Amino acid sequence: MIICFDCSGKTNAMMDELLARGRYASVSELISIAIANQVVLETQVSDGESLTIGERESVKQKVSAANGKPSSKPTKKRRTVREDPDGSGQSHRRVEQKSVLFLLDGLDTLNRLSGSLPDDYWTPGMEVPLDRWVFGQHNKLLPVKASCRGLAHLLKDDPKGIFYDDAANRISGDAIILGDLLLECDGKHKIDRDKALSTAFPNSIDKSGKARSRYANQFVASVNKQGQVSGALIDFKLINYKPGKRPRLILTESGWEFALMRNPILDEHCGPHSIKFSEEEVKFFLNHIAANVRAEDFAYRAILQAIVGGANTPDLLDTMLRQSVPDERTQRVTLSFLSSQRSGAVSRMSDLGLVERVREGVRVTYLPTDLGRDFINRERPQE
DNA sequence: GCTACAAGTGGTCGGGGACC
DNA sequence: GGTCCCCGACCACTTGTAGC
Repeated sequence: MIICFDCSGKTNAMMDELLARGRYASVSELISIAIANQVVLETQVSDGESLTIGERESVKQKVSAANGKPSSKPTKKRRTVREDPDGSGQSHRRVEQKSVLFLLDGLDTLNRLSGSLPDDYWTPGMEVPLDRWVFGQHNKLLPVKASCRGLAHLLKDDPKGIFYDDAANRISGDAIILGDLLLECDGKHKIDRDKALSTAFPNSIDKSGKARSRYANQFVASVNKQGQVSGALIDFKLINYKPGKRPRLILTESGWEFALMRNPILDEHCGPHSIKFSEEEVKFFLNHIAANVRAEDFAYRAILQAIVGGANTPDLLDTMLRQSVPDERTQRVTLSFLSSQRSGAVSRMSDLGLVERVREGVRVTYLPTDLGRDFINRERPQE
């Protein structure tokens, strides 16, 4: 639909300024968003609610939210508008309509400080027991990418490190907004659950805050009483931390590199054939794993070799992996824990295109891809 | 519509530490 | 020493899908 309207020179200059920032694809998109925002404002006022631009939660509320507990004075839930401004059916809206924290735009690529890689207990060639693999619940890599991006943005304000609870709260809060967008995309394009983009992201449907808490703890960071930081980002050595009562998180050089790579979902459009990672991202991540994350490198190799050897179903793979658990550790590895570890590792490998899940009826078969075969054939890194 | 299966994720419980 | 609370480990429920 084409709409003509009178526009003052001042308004025209403001629109030009906004378009020059690169966050809107066209005047049409900019106006559509402005109208949607006006609807939100007017609805807020008609509901008798106050609206404060730039309102921030108190530190106490942030910590409570990050822990998944209701704060004593809950804040009003942020309202979002689900629209398809151009009516094309294609999701042309980009992530910035929901959150700028996950965008490449606006990141300072030059003035950045990097943390050193976290220490690795395992040396090249060592067998890593299944219970010491990356935790199975860290089962998706798009949230890992999003959190790296989020941290990169937060580090603009404090390059020496972000308090872990501030980072967990800010990133998990915006992850809800991103989760809504991805959920909508999955639904609109009927993306099946094996390839769903929204898996592991919290969304605004969940009122309990538990999904957000899980995201904060697993895909940003959590800290135990000893002050040790855990979570997928540190497991993958994409972040390190400065110890203290409130450890500060900082991206490692690998974390920065990963955060600054363009991503098909976060930086482009979400469509029916969207892929989670670019070739460049996959290549970088696999090289990083092979060189720096020995537990994950070992897990990928163990699973791929088992699949190539014929253990290509969940049951067969579980049986084979169980045989590899040393006797003294079998009590630690229950069947459900084993399947959780296997399922998580396979999901991560699927995200990277190392394996494919093929469904025949209700049965699943795992197939190694060419990339997967290349991975097991590549030389193990040596120190 | 019922059943089976796989994967994802929220819930639960035990252990350990903090506090009184 | 007792109680409470938090955290980590892992259990089991929920969801989605397909066959019959």
